[in-house]
Amino acid sequence: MSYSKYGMMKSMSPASPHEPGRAPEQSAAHGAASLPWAARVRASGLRVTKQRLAVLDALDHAPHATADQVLDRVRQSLPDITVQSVYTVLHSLTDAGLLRQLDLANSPARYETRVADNHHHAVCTECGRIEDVACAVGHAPCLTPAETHGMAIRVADVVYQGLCADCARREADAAPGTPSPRDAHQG
Amino acid sequence: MSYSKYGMMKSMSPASPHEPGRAPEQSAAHGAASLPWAARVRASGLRVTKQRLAVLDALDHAPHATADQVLDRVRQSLPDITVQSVYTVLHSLTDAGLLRQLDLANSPARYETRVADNHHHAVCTECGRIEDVACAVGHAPCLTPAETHGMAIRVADVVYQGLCADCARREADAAPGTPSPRDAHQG
DNA sequence: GTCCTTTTTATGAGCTACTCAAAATATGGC
DNA sequence: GCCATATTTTGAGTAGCTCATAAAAAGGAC
Repeated sequence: MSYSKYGMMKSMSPASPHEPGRAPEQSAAHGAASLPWAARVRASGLRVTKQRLAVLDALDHAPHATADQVLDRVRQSLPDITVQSVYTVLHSLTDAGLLRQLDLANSPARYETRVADNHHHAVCTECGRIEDVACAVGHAPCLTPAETHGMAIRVADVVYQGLCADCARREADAAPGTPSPRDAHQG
Repeated sequence: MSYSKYGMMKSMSPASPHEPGRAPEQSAAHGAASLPWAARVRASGLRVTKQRLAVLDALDHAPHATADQVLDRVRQSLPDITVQSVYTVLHSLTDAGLLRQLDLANSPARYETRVADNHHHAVCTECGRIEDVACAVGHAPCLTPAETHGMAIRVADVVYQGLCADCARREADAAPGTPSPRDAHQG
């Protein structure tokens, strides 16, 4: 099957729920700096480096960014960081459960700092815009598949596809008379 | 955003439900050969070529195959077909709605001929094994996200991740005392 | 069947996203 | 500050896919 050594690492981290973004303070473990991220990195058993903090900060400000986009942003504070370092940092932080990797069709991998809640994503098929969406309506069993072929399901990753409000409006303007596609919904 | 010209084309084809595999006979449009696929290709407005039929046949026999795996199988009957031709064929058939493209994490694109039902997939995080699973229990609204940010959702692509029966057994043998991971389930 | 137009495939080159190995450097416990 | 180890950098390489153009087939008209 030739899966890479990094395996499939999407959203497997069972962290406890809390607010995203600014990290939840590890009860001031050893009076760390005013940066919450430093404490969380440390608490994950990783060393705190400026590269890691910069990547985390970049993704805090631009969720769903690709490695390339992260690189651009990080270079504003660390002009000499290399592409490879960004990849390494993204991997180590993802393995540590501080980042979540997002794999969408026809797009390089994306990353986000919101790892605690198992939220899903809605992608506009027209413009590629990505929005976070909360878990599906109802309760967890909602996503229990009917027949699992003996597999013990751990996580359900859901990607909704549709038209964002902007694109829907644009499309409606382009083809008047055609009703807005807010109808069919195969689940 | 730099999405490729082929866009995100997963499971957008709203065909009517019927049995997968051997195609559903276009009511013998013009007494076509005994190959159902030829008729379906034709009905989609595409020309019937041996390359296309070979790719469809290959995917009938090996669902979820990658372009590479399709190439291997197709070469058994068409030894001179090129990689690029396989890519072209896969794209044209996907655009026509005769194939569905599957994008899983850390894996090249995969394809399947089962396009009519909007089924989902379960992937074993250990061995990469892929199984088809029917739509989630219950009814369509089951997958309606709570808050869509104004997006008109068309399709929900779900990838379940877990351990297949074989890997679960192997893991249980390796670490006795540790209970099987058939528990947590974040939806 | 033959001719002709259009679609499809083959050829060949090129690119993006990512990986790997080894050397240089920084972190953090002492 | 020192040292062991983790991390980043350097440099090279690969898989998977795309693009442009030329050659070849499909299929409708005759």
